[in-house]
Amino acid sequence: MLAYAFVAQTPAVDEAMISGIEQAGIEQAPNFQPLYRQIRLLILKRLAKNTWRPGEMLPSETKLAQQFRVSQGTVRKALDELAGQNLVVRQQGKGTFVAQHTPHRALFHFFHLVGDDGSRKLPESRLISCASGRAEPRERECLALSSRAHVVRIRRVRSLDATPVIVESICVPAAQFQGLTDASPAELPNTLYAFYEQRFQVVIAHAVERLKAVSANAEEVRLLKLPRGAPLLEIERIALGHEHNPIEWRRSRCHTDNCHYLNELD
Amino acid sequence: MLAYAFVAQTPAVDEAMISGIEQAGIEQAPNFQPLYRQIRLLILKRLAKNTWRPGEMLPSETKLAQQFRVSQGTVRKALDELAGQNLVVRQQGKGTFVAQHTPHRALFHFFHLVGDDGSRKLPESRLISCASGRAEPRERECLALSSRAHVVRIRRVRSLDATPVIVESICVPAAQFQGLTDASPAELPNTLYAFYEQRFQVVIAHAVERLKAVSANAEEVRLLKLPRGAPLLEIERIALGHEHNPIEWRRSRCHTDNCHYLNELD
DNA sequence: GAGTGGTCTAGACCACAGC
DNA sequence: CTGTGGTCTAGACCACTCG
Repeated sequence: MLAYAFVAQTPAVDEAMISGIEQAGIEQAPNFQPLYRQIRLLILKRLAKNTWRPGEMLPSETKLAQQFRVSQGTVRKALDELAGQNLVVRQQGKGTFVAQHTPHRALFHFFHLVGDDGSRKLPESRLISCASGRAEPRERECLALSSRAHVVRIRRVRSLDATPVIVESICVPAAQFQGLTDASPAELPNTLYAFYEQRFQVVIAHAVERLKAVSANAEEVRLLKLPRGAPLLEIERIALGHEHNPIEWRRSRCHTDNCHYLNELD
Repeated sequence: MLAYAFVAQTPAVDEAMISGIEQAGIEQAPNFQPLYRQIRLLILKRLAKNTWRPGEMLPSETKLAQQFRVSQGTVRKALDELAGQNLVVRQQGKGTFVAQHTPHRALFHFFHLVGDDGSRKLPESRLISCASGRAEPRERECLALSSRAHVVRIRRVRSLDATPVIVESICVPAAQFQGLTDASPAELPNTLYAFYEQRFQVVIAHAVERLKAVSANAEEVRLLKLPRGAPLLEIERIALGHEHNPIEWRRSRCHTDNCHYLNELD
C-alpha cells in the first residue's frame, strides 16, 4: 500500500514531486506512482518548460539516472514510455532527442487523408487570409481563452495533385503567436507545426480530431469547384501542448471523392 | 552483425523459428531479431492457432521462460509488447489472458462514434436482412476470397437514443461462418465480435477504417428519415485476424448531426 | 576509442488474487 | 500461504555513431 513513495534511501527524485502526499491521515486515495512514472513526469515537466528545444539531445540515461538517484533501468523505462508517445525519439548510438515536427511526422501522425489508391501526400496550401481579432465564444471555448483574448485566424485551400480538396480554417491565440499576422504569406509554410516550434517556441504534442459529414456551403462550392450541397468530410482538430493545453483549433472540410481518412484500430 | 541469432548455449527457442537463416553465405539481409521479439512471434503464432481460447490464461512468465529457455525478463518484454497491442491482457496477481471482445473493448477500441455532448454509447441494432450468396468482385477483393467463394451479408440499422443513425452492411466469408444465416435474428447480438469468437472461433485482432463523406441514397433516406441527399459519414472497415488476414468487411453510413467520429493523434 | 542506446540476464522485493 | 504479474536494481555484453 505504501509502495513506490520513496524507494532509495535518500529522497531520490526531489523537486517536490510527490505532490500528492497529504498529512490528513486516513484512507487518502493513494496517488503513489512507480518510480519510473515519477521520473517520466519529471522529464515531461522539463519538456513542457522547454528545458531542451525540439531536436535537442537529452542527457544520457546514465546522466539522468545519476541526477534522479535511480538506476539506469528505471530511467530507461521512463524514456521508453515517452518514446511510445512520440514525445522523444531514441537513436541507438546517438542519444535521446526531443521530438520534432518533421514532414514525416506531419504525414504519418498528423495527416490521415490518404488517396484512394493508397498514396500518401501532404497537400499544397494556398493562403486565403490571415488576420487577428477578438475571439468569438466558440473560439474561446475551444482554446480555453478569457473573454477579452484575441486570436489569429488563417484560412487556406489545400490541393492534392493540383486539385483543391480542402478548405481549412485555423485559429490560434494571438498572445502565443505575436507577429504571426505580420509574417508574409509566402512565409507561412505548408506544415505549420514545425513553424510554430521554430518561430514561436510553441510545441504541439497531441491532438484530438472529430469528424462529421456536412454539406458544402456556397464558399466551399466555389473554392473546391463542387456541385451545390456536395458532401464534405469535416475534420475538427484541437491541437494540444505537453500539458494538454489547447493551442490550435482547426477545421478542415474535405472533398473525399478521391481520398479518404485512414485510421487503424486494435 | 551476427547478434541475436542464438544467445543461449542451447538453441533456445526451437520450433524452427529462425526461419530466415540461409545457408547462402554472403550479405544476406539480416532478419535477425532480438530474442524477445522472437519469443513474441512464437506466442503470436500460438494465439493465431487458437492454442488458448480468448479469455483463457497463458502460462505464467516463469513457465514460458522455462519452455523457451530464456530468462523471465525476456518473456516479460515479449508479453508487454503483446499487451500493448491489446492482444493479451495482464492482471497483477492473476495472470496473462488472451484478449477478449468485451462490451468495453467494443466501445473504446472499435467504436469511435461519440455523441456531440461527449456521451459514449453502443447503438442498438435492428436486423434488416441476413443471407448468403456468391461473393461479388468487390467483396472478394476486400476479403481476399477466391472466385467461387460465398459470403454472408448482414444489414442492420443502428440507433442511438432510439433515433436511427447508422445503416450498416456487413460481409463475412461463409466458409468461416457456417450456420450464421441459420442463427435466429434475435440471436445476432449487438456486438458481433464477441459472437464471432464464441460461436465460430474467429478472432478479430485488428481493423482498418476508411472514412468518406457521401450523400444518402434513397434507402438510407427512408431508413434514417433524412432529407434527400443528406450528407452521411461512411465508415468502411476491414477487420483482421491475428495474422492480418481479412475476416469481415463492413460499411457503416452514419448520420452525424448529433454525433461525431473521435480520433486521438500524437 | 569513447559514448550512446539496446538486449539479456539474475535476483530481490512488492502488490495483488485466491484458496 | 502460494502463485501471479509489477518494480527496481546491477552488471555484462552488443550495436551503432562519431571523432
